Amino acid sequence: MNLRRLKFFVTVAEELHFGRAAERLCMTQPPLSQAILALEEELSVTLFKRTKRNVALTPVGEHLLSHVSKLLQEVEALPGLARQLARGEIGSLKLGFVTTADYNLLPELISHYGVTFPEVKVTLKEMTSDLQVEALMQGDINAGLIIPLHQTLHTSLSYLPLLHEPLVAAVPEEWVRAGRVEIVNGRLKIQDVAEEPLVLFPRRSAPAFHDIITTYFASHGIEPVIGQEAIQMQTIISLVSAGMGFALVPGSLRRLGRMGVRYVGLEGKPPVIETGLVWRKEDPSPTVLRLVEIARGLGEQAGEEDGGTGEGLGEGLGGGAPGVGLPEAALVHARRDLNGHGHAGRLD
Amino acid sequence: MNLRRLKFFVTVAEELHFGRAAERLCMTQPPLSQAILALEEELSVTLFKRTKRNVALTPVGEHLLSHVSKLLQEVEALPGLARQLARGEIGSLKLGFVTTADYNLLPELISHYGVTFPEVKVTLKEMTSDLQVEALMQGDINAGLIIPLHQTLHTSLSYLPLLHEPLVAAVPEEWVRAGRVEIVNGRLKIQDVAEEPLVLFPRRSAPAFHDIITTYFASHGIEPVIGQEAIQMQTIISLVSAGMGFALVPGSLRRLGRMGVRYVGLEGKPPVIETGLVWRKEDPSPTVLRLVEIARGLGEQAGEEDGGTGEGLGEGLGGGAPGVGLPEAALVHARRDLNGHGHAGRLD
DNA sequence: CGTCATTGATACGAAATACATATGCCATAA
DNA sequence: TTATGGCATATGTATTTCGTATCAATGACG
Repeated sequence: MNLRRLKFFVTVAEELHFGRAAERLCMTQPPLSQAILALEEELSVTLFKRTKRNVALTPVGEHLLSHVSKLLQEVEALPGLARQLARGEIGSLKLGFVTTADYNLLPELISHYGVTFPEVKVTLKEMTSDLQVEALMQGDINAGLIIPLHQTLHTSLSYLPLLHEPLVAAVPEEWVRAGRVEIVNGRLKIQDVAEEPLVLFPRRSAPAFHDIITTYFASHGIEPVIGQEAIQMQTIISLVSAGMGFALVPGSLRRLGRMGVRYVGLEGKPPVIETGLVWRKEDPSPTVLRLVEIARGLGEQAGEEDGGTGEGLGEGLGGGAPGVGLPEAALVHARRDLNGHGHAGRLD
Repeated sequence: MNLRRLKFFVTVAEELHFGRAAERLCMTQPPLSQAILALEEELSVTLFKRTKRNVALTPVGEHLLSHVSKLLQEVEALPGLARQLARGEIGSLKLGFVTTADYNLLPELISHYGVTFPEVKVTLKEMTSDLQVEALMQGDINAGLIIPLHQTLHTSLSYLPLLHEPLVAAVPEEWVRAGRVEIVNGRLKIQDVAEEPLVLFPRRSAPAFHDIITTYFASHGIEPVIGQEAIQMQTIISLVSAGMGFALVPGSLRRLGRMGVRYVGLEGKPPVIETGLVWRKEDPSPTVLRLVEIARGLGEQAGEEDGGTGEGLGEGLGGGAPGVGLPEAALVHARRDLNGHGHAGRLD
């Protein structure tokens, strides 16, 4: 079975004339006749009814023609398909992300990527940073949004920092009314709530995030009172709303718009979480390269506006999702000096 | 673009080892490597990531693999498809039929054909006999059920007579009650209704059927009084039911089960309509040949039982469609001496 | 009714392609 | 370091495919 022969078949069927068909195929008539005969022999059917003066398709030939021409079209579309795949215009993208990214980076990034490459099937999967690294090495995901604190990235991975966001305190509105917490100039001193119960992820659910907070408390000489644990951001905010304790969360959590929760900036140097994109340095999917480009573009765009207003993602990025701005968040400038692959290795 | 190369690609992708893949393809490793390289060159993409010790698909290669393997499967299924097409097991069948056949031959024939060849798409089209012959020559239909009276079939056509059915009179029930027509021994003398209005097809709608009836009247020296014309059997029976006149129709019309209509056999030698199958002798579609076989089978089956009971299609053919029997109808014996093509030429 | 032009099939030599043997280079394992 | 496994490269050979020349048959035209 030969593609060329099938092409011959279709051409002869279109022309119904061996001579003209041969001309269209840039060849002479004899080998064309032979090829058609060979094809008929191979399929054990007569495709054409030759009357020494006229050529017509047999009923069987007519049915086969429709199949074959469809097949041929798909085969001929294959180089174009390969080109699109190589450019990352079509294909698939499996992206992991930490739960906090769901409230700042992820919506903008996916929105921009989706309108730029609508033919790419994007699969999102929430995972902790270390699980994402593992999944990346195993090929389960193509890229990931992680919080890289204290992590040593494997040398086979590239990393691009995207967002620095200071944490704010989420305290029950009721505490504020009752004077249980003191807010000075719209800020909270962490020492004032040292004795209050802290709502937090269990460490296994978000080790990087967990460590940032415990380190922060430790640097103020505070041993936090763990009041309740929850594995989802929404749940943490719900617990705060119910007065079960306070929490330290990214400012972007304001987007949740939960009633009964007051978000207050922290006095002094608040803890900052960095979120960035990781992918395999070797053998990256073209769709990933396009994603990196877009992520880098977001960083530049936000970075340029960042200078004047001090604002970042929330207002700076085309207003993709409605919601509260992120006055404390700042997108990291894309690093143009990394030769398109970001840097890899020990972070922080 | 070469099918062999695509096959190579799929095999290497399955084995992820050029040596084993070459073995499976009954060849040595070097030409396989070359072919894969050539394919990659042709598509301008790297399909495999060779690490001198290991072979892995690139993300692009993975996506292309799914497309290519699907394509390859379809191509490899092509010989089987051709075989089925040649056997008439799949494909299409466009069948013309005269309106009268709708009440006797057509249901049985299509029912049997449909269960035997469920994969064949059957298209039915009601046409007069002469239009069917024309459509047959032009290739618009593959076969036709016609009433071949006084027609000279083109020598390129084959014909197989299938059903001889005497006409019966359809008279308004009211006429019978009122004594307007006289029925003796359940039969009607045509002379007794010579003055009554006759409901009939216009000649252009059913020339063969029309001519049989006018010839019948002429042979009895009667000039029929044309009362009303209608182009559908149902309409004719409706007009009879409304008392607008009487009609001569195939006995199978009893299936309509119309109230107010009495079907009465004709005294003496009633007119008989012959219905048969025509198809192109040259270049017949395999589906048509299967249809001819089934039609011949119906003829034989009915013919065998016909000897004792004098009955034909209605009871003789497995009771496909419920309805009144056709005591006067008789399926024609299939002619085994016609070398599988029936006869062609001038018909009576 | 005979001649000519057209068109698809056949024959054979030539070009192109594909294949196998031999070998090289590099990575991994002992 | 040595040995082995494994993909790439080089080159001669075989198979396939193509083009030129020719034939046979059919329909058109005078």
